[in-house]
Amino acid sequence: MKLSEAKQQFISSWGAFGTQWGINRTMAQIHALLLVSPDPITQDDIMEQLSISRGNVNMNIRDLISWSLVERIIVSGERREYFSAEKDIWKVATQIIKERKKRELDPMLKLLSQLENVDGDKKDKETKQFVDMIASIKKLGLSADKMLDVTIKAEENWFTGSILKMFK
Amino acid sequence: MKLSEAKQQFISSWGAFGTQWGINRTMAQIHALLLVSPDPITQDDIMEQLSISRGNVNMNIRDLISWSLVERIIVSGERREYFSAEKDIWKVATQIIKERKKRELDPMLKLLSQLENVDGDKKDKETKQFVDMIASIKKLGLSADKMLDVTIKAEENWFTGSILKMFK
DNA sequence: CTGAACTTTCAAAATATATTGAAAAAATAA
DNA sequence: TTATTTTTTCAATATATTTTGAAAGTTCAG
Repeated sequence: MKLSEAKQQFISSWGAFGTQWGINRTMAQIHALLLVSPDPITQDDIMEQLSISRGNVNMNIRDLISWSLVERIIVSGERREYFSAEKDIWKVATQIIKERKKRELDPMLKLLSQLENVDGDKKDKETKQFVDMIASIKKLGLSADKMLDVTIKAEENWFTGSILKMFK
Repeated sequence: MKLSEAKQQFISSWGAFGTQWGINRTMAQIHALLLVSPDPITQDDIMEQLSISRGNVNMNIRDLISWSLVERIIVSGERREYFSAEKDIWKVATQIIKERKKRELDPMLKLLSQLENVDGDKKDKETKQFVDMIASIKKLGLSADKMLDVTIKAEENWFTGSILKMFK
């Protein structure tokens, strides 16, 4: 397979993939393009390679930056901005986990804690089922939270790092 | 907080939550409703409680069944079908992990393996970056795959079960 | 069989999400 | 300063996804 063809397929599949995970297709494609670009590239490069508008590139790049997956590069003597993606894929995964945890898991746990305080008799079947279900979802959420923390810290910590190696 | 109010909020938040994860809002809401319903309920119950059409309920229930999260219950002497969700939340999580792994991670790994065979000189910077990136994403994917397998099997296996307890 | 009760399908409509592109804003050069 | 280049914004438009509801299909009691 030729490089250009493979690159194209990687970008397009990565976009389709992102969609399934609630990530904007274009954002995923821009990220894919930056991941396989050895050097920083400009908005115009992205517009051209993905055939999308300037505004679209701009908004999605901003989003990627807010996820700390992409950074702006200033080349001295150059007026235009360049962009570059974090290339260490483990760092990328860690960063995504961190962000999703913060943006989604944490608010969910907060909600569940509120819902635990429902009035009423636990003898009532409906009430009992609700209270028990909220409690077990919360428990699962807390476990996931801790497990993800361990994953994030795995590189920094010898012991958990060694444990995680068993999974490899 | 009153039960009805709490239930309503749980269902609506669960739906919003699902959306962020690429899950149809209504499907998530139906699942939430079934999770907090102690007894099996009918299509009409769901239509009424969530104010949605019959067709919508039918399609999303089918989907939930295909994920093995919900089952059809035949009540003898009753003509209508009842539905009930798996209530063991650990099993629910396991099932979702299994399915997403099968539907998403496996195809992605397959794609990456294909893309590894790109022609061209590894001395070329573009080619090298592409090949290296595909290889490291694949490696990450394989690790995630194994880690998820361990998570799925954790209940069945004393040793890994004990290890996972450390994360709780 | 027949017809009532219930389920499924799917084209059309509604809704939600993403994209464009041109105008405004910002940055820098001259 | 003013002109020029580049970035950002956002209303309008386009696209994708979800939902409806009525018709077709199925099941089963009588």
